[in-house]
Amino acid sequence: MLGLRECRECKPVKLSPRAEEVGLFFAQMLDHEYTTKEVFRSNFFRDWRKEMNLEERTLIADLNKCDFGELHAMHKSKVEARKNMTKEEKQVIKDANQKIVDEFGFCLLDHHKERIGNFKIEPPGLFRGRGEHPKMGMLKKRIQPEDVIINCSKDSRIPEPPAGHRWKEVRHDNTVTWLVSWTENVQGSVKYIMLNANSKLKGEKDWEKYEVARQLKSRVGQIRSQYLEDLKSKQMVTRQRAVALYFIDKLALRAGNEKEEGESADTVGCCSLRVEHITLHDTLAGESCVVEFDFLGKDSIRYYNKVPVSKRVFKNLKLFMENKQPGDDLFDRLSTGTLNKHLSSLMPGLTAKVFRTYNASITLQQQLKELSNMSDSTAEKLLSYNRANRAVAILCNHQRAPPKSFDQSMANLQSKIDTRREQMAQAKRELKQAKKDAKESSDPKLMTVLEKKRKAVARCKEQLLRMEVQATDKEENKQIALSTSKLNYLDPRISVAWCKNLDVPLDKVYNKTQRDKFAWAVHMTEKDFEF
DNA sequence: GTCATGACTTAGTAACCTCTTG
DNA sequence: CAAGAGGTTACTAAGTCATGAC
Repeated sequence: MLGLRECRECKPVKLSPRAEEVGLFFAQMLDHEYTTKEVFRSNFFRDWRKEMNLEERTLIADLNKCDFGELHAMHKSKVEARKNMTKEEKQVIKDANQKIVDEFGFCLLDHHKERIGNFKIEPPGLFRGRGEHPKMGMLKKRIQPEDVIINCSKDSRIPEPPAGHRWKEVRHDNTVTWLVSWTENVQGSVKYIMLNANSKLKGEKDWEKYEVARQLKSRVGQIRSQYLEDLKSKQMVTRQRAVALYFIDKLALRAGNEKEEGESADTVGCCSLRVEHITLHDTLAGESCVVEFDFLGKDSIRYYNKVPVSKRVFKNLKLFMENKQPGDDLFDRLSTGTLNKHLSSLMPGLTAKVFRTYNASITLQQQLKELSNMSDSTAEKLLSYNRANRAVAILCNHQRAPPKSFDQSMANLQSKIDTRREQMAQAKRELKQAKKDAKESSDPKLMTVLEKKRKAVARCKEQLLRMEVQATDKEENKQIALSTSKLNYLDPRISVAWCKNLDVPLDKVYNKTQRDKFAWAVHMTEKDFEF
């Protein structure tokens, strides 16, 4: 029941099913800060009113007068009830879900049974883009069978639409990999159901991606000297292209396609950088020719970096910025299209994003070589691995929100370390005493006691080291997401070979899902693999 | 060339699950 | 055995890039 505030009282309103469903979406999100944002509220309210009947529309004219208290409470109690279910009740639900996965979660491709990545149609709800998205709060509508295109082979068992419905289309296109598609109403983009990352199809593509990046390894020297040469070109286009490439290569920036204004959050990549996104410093903190970057990239993640660049790049940037407004394009003669066309002429398959893959993987390989020692303990080796991984994540600007309980769990770990320190001091004292006792008497029992104490000290020491290493790792990782680079940029063969060479079990580096995804690499990689 | 569209990869977050610990 | 931490999975938004129409 929705409450509606009037002059004095708040009167309850029973909503029609359609209006209630959408109102409930809003009520469920009330704990989120974004439901207070004006853009979110007005988008939501506009779409909500579309779902109301005439009577409701007349009655409910102002979102600020709506009291979602009861609907919100209802939702909260549902969540609470779910949390408080018994083990058995939870198991029943889990079994039911598993049955759904078994029935709908797989398909047959070239006679292989393959897991589907996302086999469920996206449910309706309120759209929440990332960053300052102009469409936040809009209603994402329920998808009907009539919206859905099925793509399967001619001779396969075509899935039945739900009773009383029909599919939008059934097609047999083997040039694409998707099984189902539909058009989503908020952005008008096509959504797909595709295979899981552990499938043969995705694995082969992944392998190809890294092979292209490895080809770049042998050509990158030549390509670099060419774009450094191009910095001097008489052609403005060529110079802009050269500077953009310099950024893409050195800083691992994304290509930066044009975006339609007002359709999504204002974010940029290399080619779409604007004058306002960089500041030039002739000197800064003792270094000359420093470029200060400050812009929002993919997912509205901030990229902030101060980078010393070559004199020539610096001079070009000054030139590109001449007579321009802050909102003007830095590279006004350049587009991702022309940039990629140029790159593919230098090497087949070469595009801007290959540089990210290449630089990420080569950095991991170099860092691993530099940081890890055969004589280290496994914990120390893993710290080195994480540090190498982290160097890549920083290069690619992969960030995360610091975990909510970060400070608390850091403090907990620290106090555990302190306790262990005391234990070790105690153990050492006992060892000393045992040594003394053993010296003064020939009782063989004392020798076994001594041995025991010795082992206790060693155990303490090892545990302490492990915890200290863990603390360092955790602190350094506070705002950095390692998983994105691990999953998308680092040639898995580097990690597999490293594990083999340093005698580290692979499951310390890759969990089950990751081992499945990288099965191709696990099989083919020898100790001597070089990226 | 440019523009729209489609197909696919890359991305961060929230929900969920599991293991540890008091 | 409950609670909490930490790891894992699900989810879906937001990029990249090729293609084809104009």
